[in-house]
Amino acid sequence: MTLSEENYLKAIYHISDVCEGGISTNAIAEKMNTKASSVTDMIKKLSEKGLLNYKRYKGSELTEKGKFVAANIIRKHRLWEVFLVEKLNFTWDEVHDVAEQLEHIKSEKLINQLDEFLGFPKRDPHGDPIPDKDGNVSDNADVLLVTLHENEKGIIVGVKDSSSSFLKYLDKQGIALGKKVKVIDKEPFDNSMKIRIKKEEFMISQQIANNIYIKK
Amino acid sequence: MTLSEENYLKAIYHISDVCEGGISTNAIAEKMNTKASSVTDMIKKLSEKGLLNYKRYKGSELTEKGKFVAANIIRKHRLWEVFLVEKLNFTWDEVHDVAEQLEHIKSEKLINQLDEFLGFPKRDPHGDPIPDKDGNVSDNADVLLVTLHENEKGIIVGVKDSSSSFLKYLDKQGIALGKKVKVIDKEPFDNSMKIRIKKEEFMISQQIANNIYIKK
DNA sequence: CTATTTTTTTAGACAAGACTAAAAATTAAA
DNA sequence: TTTAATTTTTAGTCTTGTCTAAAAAAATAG
Repeated sequence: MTLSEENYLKAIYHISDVCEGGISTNAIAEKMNTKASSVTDMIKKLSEKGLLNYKRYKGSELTEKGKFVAANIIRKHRLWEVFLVEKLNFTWDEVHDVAEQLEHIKSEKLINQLDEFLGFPKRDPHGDPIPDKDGNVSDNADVLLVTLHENEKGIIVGVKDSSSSFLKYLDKQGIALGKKVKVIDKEPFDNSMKIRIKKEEFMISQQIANNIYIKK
Repeated sequence: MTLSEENYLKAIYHISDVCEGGISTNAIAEKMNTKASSVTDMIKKLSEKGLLNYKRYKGSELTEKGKFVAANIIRKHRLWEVFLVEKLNFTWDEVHDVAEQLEHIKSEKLINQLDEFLGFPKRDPHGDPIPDKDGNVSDNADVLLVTLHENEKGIIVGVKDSSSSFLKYLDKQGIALGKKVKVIDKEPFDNSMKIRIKKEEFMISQQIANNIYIKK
């Protein structure tokens, strides 16, 4: 498993989370920041290794084996993120690039010991679930904040966009994982909403609400 | 700095610890487990980057910049080894391969926070000194056990050979870092010696004594 | 149902690192 | 100091992963 192969698997896995059916070559190229022709080559390789199924012009789909490998990389990524935040005082908007490197370290023992050392965490600092050893992801069916109606309440458990700028915005507004949130008012016209967190009320745009996961 | 470049720098740095003057292309090839022709190519590249000086047929020598970079990689390697042993329950003969991967992770903050998290350790689990941020290695001028005379005492602070088989031998004999050792008897003929560790006396060959560092 | 646009694939090139085989420079030996 | 042995370098290939340009297939429009 080369670095590049792992990154492709991860990308395809993540796109599959959002899209149905075969993943288009172009979609992969965009995610990977590369050209479609490069993707074609890699797809051929991964396909030969039995990690994904693809038919010319029909898109790619991970096999069970491919999903397992991808979930394992994501498991490593997220465990390292927990480590960086909990043990090394990183902020949640700083961890991504480093975790992107650490996720490729190869050692079963390392990752399982790390898991134990961290107390078998269930979610990473962005609230995303951490797959277990077997590649299973606990799916608590969280919803986006934007889908809540007036007077509904929930707990913030994750973010969809984990770009540094977004995370910084959240910090500034006092929006953080674990906080209870209640929708006070919702503007049907632009889907902006007034929310309350810890007795403080303020407006957020649909864009923001669309990137925050809530556990009801 | 590619993975390969870093590994070459590290190898040359380590050879320089033992050998004087310019390091021969062949010596590097042997250490790197590769062919002399490959080394020639890489030397050219590192030389152009100002990381080492070399003259055709005269061998290579790291520049100050090259030494700094190499020491930093070794710093990372050894800090990760401490982490693996102290926090993740690895034994000292298991850490090398994983540390070999971790040493290439790029993040200033990561390594400095790790250093702090571990309490600024001075030596790795094999007793080798950990370079500081500036690439300086504290040289406590430790000696090899083989150089001690009858009735001399010291503390075991390191090993020269850190192969798994050697480390396992040491564990079995109860020889470990930090243990006090006294030379009871020395056989001039073959340099084997009888030593005492914790009231227990036993013989070790010159080969063994030649691979254990002692702080007097 | 043809024509155009979009998507995907092929073909051919390139850079990094490695290898083999052979040439050249250096060192050692006679 | 001329020959022999060793070390180092050059020349040419290979693989991985990338790219551009162009061809081919599929989707969409009129």
